[in-house]
Amino acid sequence: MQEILTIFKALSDEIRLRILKLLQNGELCVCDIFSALGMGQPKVSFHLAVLKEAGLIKDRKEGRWVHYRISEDDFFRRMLVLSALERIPEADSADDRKRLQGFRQAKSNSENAKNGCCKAIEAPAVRDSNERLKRTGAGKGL
Amino acid sequence: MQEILTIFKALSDEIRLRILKLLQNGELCVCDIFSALGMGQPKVSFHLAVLKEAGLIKDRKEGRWVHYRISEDDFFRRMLVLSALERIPEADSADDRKRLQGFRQAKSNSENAKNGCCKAIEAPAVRDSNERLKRTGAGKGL
DNA sequence: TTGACATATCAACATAAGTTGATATAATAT
DNA sequence: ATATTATATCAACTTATGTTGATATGTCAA
Repeated sequence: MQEILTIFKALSDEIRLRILKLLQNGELCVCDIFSALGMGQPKVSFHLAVLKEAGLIKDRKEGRWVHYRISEDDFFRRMLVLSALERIPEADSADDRKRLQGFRQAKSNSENAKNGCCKAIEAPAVRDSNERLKRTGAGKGL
Repeated sequence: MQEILTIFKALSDEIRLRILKLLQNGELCVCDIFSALGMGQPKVSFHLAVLKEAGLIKDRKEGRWVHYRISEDDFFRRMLVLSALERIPEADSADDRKRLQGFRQAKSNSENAKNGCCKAIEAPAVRDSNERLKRTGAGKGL
């Protein structure tokens, strides 16, 4: 029963749901995430560790950066995450997305500069994993 | 987002999952539940309150007894609960079921006696809500 | 009524989870 | 090598959650 408990506990936190929401549009590097959330890096790393421990996200190291994405290898977890995120009101994640955009903007403006961490070119691999669902209109409400 | 958080938090506790597991076979009165769990009554009432607050269970008062059952009026919650319970290893709930049986036995033996709370006749309304699924074999694994 | 009982609630306590500033680790750039 | 950068980890602290024994509430039975 420990496994299912770990999963639900990981999903029982606002910050972690906001992180998952951000990751819905594709992988992000840690700096993107804590900038988007407007929080300290250790705090965000803690929550990323919880999500990873529960098997909800995976990481990919690339040089000194670490990119996180929603794990795709377990159907149940994916189902849970998707259905949970769907229930998060727009308003609760709007600011995060706005800050993310701003951060990305700043990164690409100031080429390899002060406030960028990972190169702006890397991150915008914003491959929208829900593309098909959006097109067909399927998946609107469980 | 508060709603989904409340739901996940309610599901993030071993005792509460064990309670839901017990309720899978139909409603139970509080005395059945804390006897089955082998725990104190206030403790169990606390957890029942959390589950109720999250909309996962409902209560039905009948005289001085209160019977709880898994709520059926929200599809998402039901889905969550069912898929979670399915993932709980047999071993984790076996003892609870055994104790429940013992308690029931004792109740019906000692007609309206010392260790019975609600009459034994009331409780065994063990209408198995998963009857059809079991018959057809559907629902084995998500 | 009064007493017994089932359940809920409470306040004090115990435990678990999240936060923070500091530091470790590991990769890159100089 | 040394400095810089990105992330992780840690220890001390704060906050949230769960537990316990005592008590309140409400119902039934005598």
